[in-house]
Amino acid sequence: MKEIKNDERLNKLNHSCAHLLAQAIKHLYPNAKFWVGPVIEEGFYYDIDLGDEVIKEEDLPRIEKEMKKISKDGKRIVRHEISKVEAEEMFHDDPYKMDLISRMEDGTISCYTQGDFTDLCRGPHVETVKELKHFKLLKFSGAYWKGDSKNKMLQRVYGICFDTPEDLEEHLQMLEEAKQRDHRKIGKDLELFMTDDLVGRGLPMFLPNGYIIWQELENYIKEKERKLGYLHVMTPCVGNVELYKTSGHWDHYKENMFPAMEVDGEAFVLRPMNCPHHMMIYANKLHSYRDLPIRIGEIAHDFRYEASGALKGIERGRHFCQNDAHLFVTPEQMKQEFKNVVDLIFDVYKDFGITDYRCVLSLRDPEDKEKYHQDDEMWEHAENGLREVLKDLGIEYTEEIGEAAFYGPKLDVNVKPAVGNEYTLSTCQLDFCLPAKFDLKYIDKDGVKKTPIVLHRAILGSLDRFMAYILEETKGVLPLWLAPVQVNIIPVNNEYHLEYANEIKEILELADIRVTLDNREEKLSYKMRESQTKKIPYTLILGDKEKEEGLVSYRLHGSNETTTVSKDEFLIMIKFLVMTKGQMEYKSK
RNA sequence: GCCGGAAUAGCUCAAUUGGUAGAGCAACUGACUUGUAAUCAGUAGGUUGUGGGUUCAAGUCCUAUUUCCGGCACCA
Repeated sequence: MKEIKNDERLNKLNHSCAHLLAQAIKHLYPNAKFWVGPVIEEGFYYDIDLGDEVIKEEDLPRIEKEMKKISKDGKRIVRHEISKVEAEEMFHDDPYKMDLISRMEDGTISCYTQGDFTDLCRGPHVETVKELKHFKLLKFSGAYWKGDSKNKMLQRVYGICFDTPEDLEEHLQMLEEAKQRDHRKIGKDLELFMTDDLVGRGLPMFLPNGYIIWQELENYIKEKERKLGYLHVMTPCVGNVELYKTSGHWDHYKENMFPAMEVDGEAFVLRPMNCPHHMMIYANKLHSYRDLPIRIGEIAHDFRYEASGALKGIERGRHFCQNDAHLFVTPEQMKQEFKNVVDLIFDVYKDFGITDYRCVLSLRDPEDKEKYHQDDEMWEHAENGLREVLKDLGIEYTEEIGEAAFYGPKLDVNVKPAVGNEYTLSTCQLDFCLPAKFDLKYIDKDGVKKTPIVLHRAILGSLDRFMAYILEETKGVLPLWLAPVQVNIIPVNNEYHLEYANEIKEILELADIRVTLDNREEKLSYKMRESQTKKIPYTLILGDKEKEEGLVSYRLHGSNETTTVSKDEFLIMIKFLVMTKGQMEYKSK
């Protein structure tokens, strides 16, 4: 994919194209007022106030046509520098521009004019609108002014611009391909999960194939964690509201929780997370500093009443399963434990071949008194502590204000899905707040009761979301160890080869390989096609040759070559490849 | 939740200005007995998401509602 935002030329081109869009819209909607039109990773957009009018699907071609017309006309794009007073005069009847100008310093204000259209803009732009030839308007939607849902909704039009028709075509094709990678499509095609209106919105159900993948992920991460000293627990999905009032989650998130159920004078909620449960498990007995760190892990079912517009397949549902853990540590252990978590994250990413991610140090917004636990000293301490750890680890990250949890700062590892916005896959959060709220203690060396620090962390994030990501990354062609069906056997002729096929199937089943036998009365090529479209890693063809000499012929998914080996060698090979998760190359003797 | 769009057979999609709901795949039945991505023939499959309305007549128009999709906002 071309870097649009970071490429000087493409950036200029797309930003200029945003102005072209605005000019065309001004021609078609004379009352239009404009907010901002920035360049983004995916091209550009412009936010527009059309009064009571809205952009409709059929309007995009009209706007595009007008843009082409203006482009053909070929006016120069001219920069003027003006004073703040001049700017205020020029845009006095445009509340949006006045809002922008009010926050600008005198002497830094510039405008760009092309033909009959002038826009307040920092620039830079291309020389003439003639250069804006190969563009496409991609989508449109409502967007809140200044990104705040309390504000008016403006109209947003997205587009993209390139220097050549080939680049544009390539980009459009890539967008089309991305749609094919959407985990919702793959999930349907491969029968991994489903939803049903009668069950409820945002409540996906995993089908047999999908649940195999899910279980493999669960086993995989638990095994990793066990080796690192994690202790796994199981806690209930329903909890007393008081639990969440104590933790503070009730105050911050009750709008996003399923409403409380009143029973016998007590109120319960479906739990949205597991921190309080794990806190109570810690509090179950008195701890010595010698016991720490204590690492409590759980593959935990959680429920959140997500906004209807936020639901997206298994990437974001109202029920999901967190790969959650809480690490109870002393101040001295904090850094090392944090590093261990980061190491685990990248170790896991290596196993899955995840390389395209972004680390974010999520900090509080000190101005936001509502969202964050109020304790300046605590925040200072926690945020600086995290910075230090990240510096020691030498990982690259960007700091983002206002992204912290209400109880503390965190390191988020974000990825981009095939379709849609970036999201957090893994997280490690530093918490000085909840342990105090639950009055957690350990007895230190000096005999004094002290409060531990808690690290909240999720490696696979939620198993559901992680699965969505892996499906999109692999286009549904899962690595052998995750594939719901690992080997599919096709006998050349049922009459002569079915018995041998069954023998091979039994051998593989005994070795815990997930194997199917396609004994339908269909043509070999028909069954081969299906084996390939289902993305089964190994398809075995068993006929006379194989039966007589105890061989198997296999074809790897995506390959059109067949390899013939002895059945013993195949068994050893496939077992080796499953156990090493494809991390090691198999060499035959 | 907000703005816009969509909903037709299990799946993917047709159906002219309102005028007999159709195809391919899948399923089922039969024939074919096949060495690496679709053998042939037949059968069955629908209150066109749901509820109201307009009309001689509604998949098509209006209305409400549900779900899904594209964004926005949200994401402990």
